Amino acid sequence: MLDRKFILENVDAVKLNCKNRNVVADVDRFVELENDRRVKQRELDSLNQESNVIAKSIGKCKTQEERDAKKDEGRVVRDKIAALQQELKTLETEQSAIQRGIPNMAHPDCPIGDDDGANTVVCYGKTPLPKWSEGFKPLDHVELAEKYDLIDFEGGARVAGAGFYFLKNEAVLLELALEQFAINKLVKKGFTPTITPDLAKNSVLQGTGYIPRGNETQIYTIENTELSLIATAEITLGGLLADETIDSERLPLKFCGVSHCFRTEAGAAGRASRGLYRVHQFSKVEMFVFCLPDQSEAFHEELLGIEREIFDELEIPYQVVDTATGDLGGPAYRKYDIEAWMPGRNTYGEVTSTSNCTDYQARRLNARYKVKGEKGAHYLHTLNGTAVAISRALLAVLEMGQQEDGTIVMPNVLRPYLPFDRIAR
RNA sequence: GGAGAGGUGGCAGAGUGGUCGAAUGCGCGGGUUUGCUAAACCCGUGAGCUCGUAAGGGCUCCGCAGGUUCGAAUCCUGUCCUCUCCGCCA
Repeated sequence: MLDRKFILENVDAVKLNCKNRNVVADVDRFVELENDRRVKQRELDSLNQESNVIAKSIGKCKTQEERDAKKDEGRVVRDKIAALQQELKTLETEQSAIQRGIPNMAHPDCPIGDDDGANTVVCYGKTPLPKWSEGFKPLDHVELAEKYDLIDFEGGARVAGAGFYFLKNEAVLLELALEQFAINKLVKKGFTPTITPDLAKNSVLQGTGYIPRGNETQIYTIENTELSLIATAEITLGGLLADETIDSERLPLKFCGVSHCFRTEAGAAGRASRGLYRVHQFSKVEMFVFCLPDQSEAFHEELLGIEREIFDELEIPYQVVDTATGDLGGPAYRKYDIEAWMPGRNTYGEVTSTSNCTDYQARRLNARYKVKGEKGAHYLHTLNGTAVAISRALLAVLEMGQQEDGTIVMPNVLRPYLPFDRIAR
């Protein structure tokens, strides 16, 4: 969320940003409530002071009568305090609901537009689009998977419903290889590898900007608990420093996390969802960075650079997209997606996403840093990025690797992790 | 799952319901002394909000949320977490 004071001092900019991002938020009402809150808070402070003075004076009273008189006085003040507190609470509830709905400010260079149609392509990957001979019709990954018995969608549906699947045979080894490839690379780049919980407390979900309940929620919640299945390890990794204040000398902290990701995909039926493209569960290696404010833009470029390196090395053609304001999502200040070429869909499809959330996420998580010798603590900046989302990467690797003889060649970089270099029968 | 114990400042660790935002030690910052370093000594050292040009003042925070009271770190209830023992188990 944004800082209350910042909103108050930048009303017009915040409103314009909401408009650009296609978000409806009653900023005026927020300002009204904030002004009211400040007045009431000051009143409350002075009432508390009054009550403290009375309470302290009782200890020094000489006579019982004096004492009783003071007690009555104190009781009156306490009643006033209780009433005022109630008012404040009501006010703050409404206010923070509005505040949470106000999205992060956007980077000045973000393309402005209502939806993904306004996204701009920034650059392309090293690998050229596939050139198959005239007349060769590439199979999509569902057909390839069937041909080589790599994915059992029917079995997944029988066991867990539509949107679930069993990986089988080479696909299993391919998932593990992709994970190892990504993790090894990230460790070399200074990321601390983790395997995170696949569940998190709802408070952590909210801190990272995910909403566990509601109509449009993407989140599976666990009945009778305060836990949800995570949609990404961004949630667990972000939660790692919730309510912590860390020494600036320890920064930056770069983590990568392997986790399963669960998404209900409510309302996504009918959209491009064949096969592995849109599923309820997949594995992912996620990058997450906590850093100082003046470092976050550079780290954002670094995360994008790593993602590009991974997909270049996987020999998958892609384009990089700078996400338009209307398509950013709440916490992001700027977001780049890599869209890989997917021959089966004959178009690009999103395979990674990296966001600079500046202090927006950290404020809600209460994740701060302190500079030695300086007074006060400040909010960290947080960034996240997909290293490899296995389902979609697998899809791209299978479709892009297919040869005209029907076999599927594995990218060179995965060979150290695979006991085969092509899928053939 | 059952039975106990405990959660206090960066850490360790005190704390009769009022004089406690909190002793003490360590750590950290500054200073004195000293060829240098160390030691010793002295001073300072949590966060957020708020009033003030400033000096300085006020409020809140002792896991979290409530309650009792004129007054709660201290009493009560709930909750979360940690530790020990038992059971169960990959």
